[in-house]
Amino acid sequence: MSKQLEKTYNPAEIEGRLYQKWLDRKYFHAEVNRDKKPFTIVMPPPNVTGQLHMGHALDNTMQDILIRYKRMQGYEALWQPGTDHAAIATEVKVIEKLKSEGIDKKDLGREKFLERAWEWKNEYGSRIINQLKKLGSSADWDRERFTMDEGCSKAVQDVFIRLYEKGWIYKGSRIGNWCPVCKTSISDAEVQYEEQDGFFWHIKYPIVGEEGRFVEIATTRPETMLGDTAVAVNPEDERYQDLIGKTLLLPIVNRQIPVIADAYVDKEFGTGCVKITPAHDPNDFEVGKRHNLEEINILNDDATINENGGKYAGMDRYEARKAIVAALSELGLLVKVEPHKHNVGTHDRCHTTIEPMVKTQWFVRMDEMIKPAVEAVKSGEIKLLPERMERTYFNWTDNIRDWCISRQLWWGHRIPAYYCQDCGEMVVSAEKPSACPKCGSARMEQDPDTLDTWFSSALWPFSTLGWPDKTEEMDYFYPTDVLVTGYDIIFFWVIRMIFSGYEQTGKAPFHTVLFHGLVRDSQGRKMSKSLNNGIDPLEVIEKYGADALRMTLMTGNAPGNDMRFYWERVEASRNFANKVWNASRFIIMNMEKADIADVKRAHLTMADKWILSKCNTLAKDVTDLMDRYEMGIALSKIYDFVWEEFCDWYIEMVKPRLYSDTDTTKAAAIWTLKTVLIQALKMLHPFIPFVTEEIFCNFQDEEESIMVSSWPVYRDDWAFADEETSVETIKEAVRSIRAVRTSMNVAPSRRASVYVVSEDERVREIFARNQVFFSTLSHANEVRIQSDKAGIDDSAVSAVIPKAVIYIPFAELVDIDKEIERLKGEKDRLKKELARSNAMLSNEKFISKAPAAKVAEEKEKLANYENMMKQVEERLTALQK
RNA sequence: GGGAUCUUAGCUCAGCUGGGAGAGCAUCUGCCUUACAAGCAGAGGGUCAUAGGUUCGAGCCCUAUAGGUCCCACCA
Repeated sequence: MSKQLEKTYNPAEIEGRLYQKWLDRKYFHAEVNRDKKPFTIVMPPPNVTGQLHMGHALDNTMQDILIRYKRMQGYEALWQPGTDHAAIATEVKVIEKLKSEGIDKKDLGREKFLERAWEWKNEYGSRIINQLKKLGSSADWDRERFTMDEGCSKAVQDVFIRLYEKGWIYKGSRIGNWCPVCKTSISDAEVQYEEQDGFFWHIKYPIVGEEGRFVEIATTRPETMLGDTAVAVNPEDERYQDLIGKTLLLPIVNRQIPVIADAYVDKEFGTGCVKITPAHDPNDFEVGKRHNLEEINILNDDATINENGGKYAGMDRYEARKAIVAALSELGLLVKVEPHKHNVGTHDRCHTTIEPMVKTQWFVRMDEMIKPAVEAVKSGEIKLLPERMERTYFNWTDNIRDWCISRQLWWGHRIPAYYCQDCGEMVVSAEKPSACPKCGSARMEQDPDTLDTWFSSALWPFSTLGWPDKTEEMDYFYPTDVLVTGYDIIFFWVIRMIFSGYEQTGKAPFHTVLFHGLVRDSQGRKMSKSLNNGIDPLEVIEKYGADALRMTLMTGNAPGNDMRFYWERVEASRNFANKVWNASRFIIMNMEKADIADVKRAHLTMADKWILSKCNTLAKDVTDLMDRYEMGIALSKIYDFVWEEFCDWYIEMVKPRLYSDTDTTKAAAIWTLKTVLIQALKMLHPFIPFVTEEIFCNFQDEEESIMVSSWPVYRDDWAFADEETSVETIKEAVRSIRAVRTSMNVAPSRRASVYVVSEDERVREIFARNQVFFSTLSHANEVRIQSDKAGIDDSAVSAVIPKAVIYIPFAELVDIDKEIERLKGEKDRLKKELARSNAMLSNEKFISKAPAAKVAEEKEKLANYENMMKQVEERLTALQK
């Protein structure tokens, strides 16, 4: 039944085959099943333009771990996948492609452009999905969705109309961020501030009717003066009291503008006088509203100066800037130019400097809708992990502003609003109205704008399940359970899903949000295209396997913390997979040495019970950790157990039994090896699915799969507390003997007698019952267990462990002086421990306030130290003789 | 300007509600011991950023300081 396994684990040839097997058997597919409890994760939809990067790899590994874990626990586990149309990102790509063919977007026209965009989507949209599969993702691909598919689009339209009818979506003229290259408005969240070197131009504005008097203002964007409609000072600024209410002559433009007083002006900054350009600065816009100033738009959509700019019309904003500065200089109105570092807003997609512009846009009112979303996190109905993310969350919700949802793009969900071309009436409706309800005209045209890409993502947890239809899936799988995502999109996405969930479905979309950090390069830098420091997850998978990559991303990483990527860590992970592989190979090789069908509990040795008990405890600990989303800690616990306890100790303990022809406990050993290995493999499976599956299938029938096996649970009949402590005593003894031998440079091949001396009968019993492996592990040719030192040479080397002393009589190998040194060191160490322990126990407050168990524990320690000290001293005097 | 977070071994990082300082890698020593040299055994290495405080007891809690990272707001 068992097969011959290769000497080293080779992921490349195994992963594809196993993934296909899982797919063929529909293991990833979830169905409404009333006999089972559902567990649902909705996948953050990657952009159709995307390529798998480390962020995706981490994000999806975490989700896959949770899903596989819950699936094994017997839940109907649905991992709902899909992709995002990524409005701007995709549109930019398509435009670029068209450009390379010499085609201009505008010339092509809307319909043809959309055809091309869909072509793009069909060609590249599945690329990232295929890459996710390489990672081992067990998402239900049969249910793959797309934010612009029919159902999701219907959800978007529905929500838009609902919110509009409720009065929460409105059209408004507002100042917003405008990208002159993409020619669309963008939300505040899409603006990225970059520090740039600029200048501070000091300019004089003449005061009307007071020859020779000027007001000096300072600006970083002199070209905007074309749109100035006032100059403001702080109402409490003594310097300028007499100016308030006076009129200035705007140079070049020769427009008369007032001096106004507004508290927005900072007296300390610049000259204390601010030019006000309501149409091109958000703050000025507010000031303008307060003082009823005219808004003069001086820019075209591509950031060239428009007809309001007089002779500068047609110039680019930066050309105009130069020209205006030159003109002012000529007029003698330029006082000085200072270098100035300032933050410039840029578009996060194309890095073009954004231009604040007054535009008519669609907005969502946030004041009411945000309330349940705030309450949910406050009350704990939705938990954010790590908890500190809640503060970031509230930071945003407390300062929430209405959400600008219209984009001047073609690729996306078109706003379902129609305008009568004759009377201007607007109708919001799912279908194009056949006639204007006001004037009866049939000339109705749809709003050309599309919606912010996050508008559809906000509905993702339920639109993917068929909402707004009342589907079985909605009823069964919704609300989803956990959302796993990076903290960088908490504002873009997480908050919007939460308030949309409450508003549209009346429920939280999920109960837990698990945030992960960024994967950085080995120097701690963000991985980015411009730095070209990105590491391709696919390359890692090719070289070391998906398991190694997954493990690298999970070990020693706490939720929400950034991590650095090191190839060395991948190697360490690969080594672990190989370790598991080889341990399994060893066990499989030994399977045929005995029939384990009849192994009973009574046949188990102390060592068997020890490892079984350890494994049992591990199952409990790991389950607890998984339930608390501490996957990193869970994995390292399994790692330690498998490598140290199971491989380095248990397998070594068991070897003498396997190699003996007469040992009656051989079958029990094999049974235990197999049982514990299978348990460990199951616990490892969510983390490293491929290697665990491959091994599992080598033990079982090919028809089996670890994917659908049951997650280990704690069993009372596998708890052996006494055996655990007993074997620990032996391990302690073995370790001490090894240390002694190494420190004396004794070759492993050199055998020696070992005496175990203990007054404690139980301790002697422990050693007696495990003599065989104890002697093997301690390289002894003979083990004697006795209650006193009778027959042991005074010069025998000793190692002190709790409740026993180990003697090895190979004085002939010992460098006596060296040994005395070692013992002296040991004595010093014990002295310190004794002092610490004594101090604690003589502390009255400790005795009275600390828990009784702690005090008892400390007393026991003290007794041990005293005992050990006595023995060390005896040994010292013996040697010094 | 507001906020978050970090500072633990040479490097990268764990350390959950306060009670013995840990892992991986690197370094040193010895081993091709019939699962694994991608391995085994052992060793060295830390004033837990600094200064105070709370406590019987602090890497962990509080305050301040220094340095790093990030987020938000954005100053004309």
